[in-house]
Amino acid sequence: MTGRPKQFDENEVVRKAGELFWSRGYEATSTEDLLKAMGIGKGSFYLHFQKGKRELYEKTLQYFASDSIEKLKKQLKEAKDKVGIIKSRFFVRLGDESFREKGCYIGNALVEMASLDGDMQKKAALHLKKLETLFYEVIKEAQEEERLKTKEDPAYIAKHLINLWNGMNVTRRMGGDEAVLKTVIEKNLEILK
Amino acid sequence: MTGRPKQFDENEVVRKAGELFWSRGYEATSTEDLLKAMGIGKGSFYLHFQKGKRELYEKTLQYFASDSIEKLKKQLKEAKDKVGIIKSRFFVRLGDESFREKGCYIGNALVEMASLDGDMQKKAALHLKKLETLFYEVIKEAQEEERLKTKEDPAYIAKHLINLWNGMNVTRRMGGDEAVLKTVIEKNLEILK
DNA sequence: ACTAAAATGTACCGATTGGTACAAAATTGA
DNA sequence: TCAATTTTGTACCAATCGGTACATTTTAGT
Repeated sequence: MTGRPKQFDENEVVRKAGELFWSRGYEATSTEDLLKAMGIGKGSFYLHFQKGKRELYEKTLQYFASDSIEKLKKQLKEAKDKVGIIKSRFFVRLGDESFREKGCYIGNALVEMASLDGDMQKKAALHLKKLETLFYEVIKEAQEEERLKTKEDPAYIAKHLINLWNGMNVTRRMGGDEAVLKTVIEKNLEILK
Repeated sequence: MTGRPKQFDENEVVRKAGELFWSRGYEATSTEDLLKAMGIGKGSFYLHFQKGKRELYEKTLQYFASDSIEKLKKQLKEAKDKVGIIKSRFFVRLGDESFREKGCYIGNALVEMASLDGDMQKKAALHLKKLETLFYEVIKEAQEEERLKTKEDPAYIAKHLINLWNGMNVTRRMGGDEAVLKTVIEKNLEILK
């Protein structure tokens, strides 16, 4: 029951693989490039990820989505102005140049998997849906505590925000002046008043 | 200067190839599948598209984008309520089930080419930019003719619309009830008042 | 009928794809 | 020390990738 010890940390290699998938997409990332990025050989890879590339991709989705959601939840738990936290996420993303070409990992998956793998797409959709639900809960609570004046249906506001998120991550890739896009984000976030 | 006559129409095969690219993306569409869809052989293909798959893809982008823009321009030229025409495009798209998984061809290209081919991405971005410019012109004219009351910068409104378009085409793929998304579109279009 | 020109169908190419087989290496408990 | 167990590195695989070479077919002009 013992045997040779594993020479890598699974979370770590999943993270490294995810970074590569994120910048190249699923189809365009070869298994060999992934192995190089992860720093492990084929033997180890197919032993620990028996369904290969597909399984690895699924785990990167899970990893990135959960990581992102949990960080946000933690921020929200500690914060007084929860709505402000949500708003700031848009600006943080917009302010980080490294996401301009990469967009949203889950959004990218949602688009690419639409044709490649319906099951995987559903999983990506579920991850985004979790974010939407989180938006919903924060908005609803803020309305009940009367820190949000708007009487709009929180389900609608949450969908508006997810749609804004998805749009922003595509529109950025059109390049050009981002000042106007920033204005668009600001005004779209005025729904949270 | 004569020789055997071509047995296919270039626009037609480009259209057919585009349909396949649209539903599968660039990387995931093999040249053989394209040939099958176009109904021509390798000989003909590499004679008329000497740069192969890449050239074909570029032509599909050009074809679909120009086709779409020109149809819109024609509609606008004939219409009294030009702003209404633009609004209706969102609802037509949203109402067509066949676009739910496919999204926007140019938007898809913008996302996929971000990592694969910077030049191609720029071309896709340019096509979307043309649409944005068209929005801009219609809005500006409507403001000058006082058929739009809003005093917002038309450049900002146009960007808002493109962003809404991009968002909608991703968000739809999350599945679930589209009624809320429709509300989102409606309310986002209220900027055109 | 013959020739030049253009289009077509097909055999073939090396490179790369994701994945398997398996021997060698490294560990722990007996 | 040695057997059992697990991980690792490497040789190898068929299938597919996008693309080329080239002989054959079909046309128009002479």
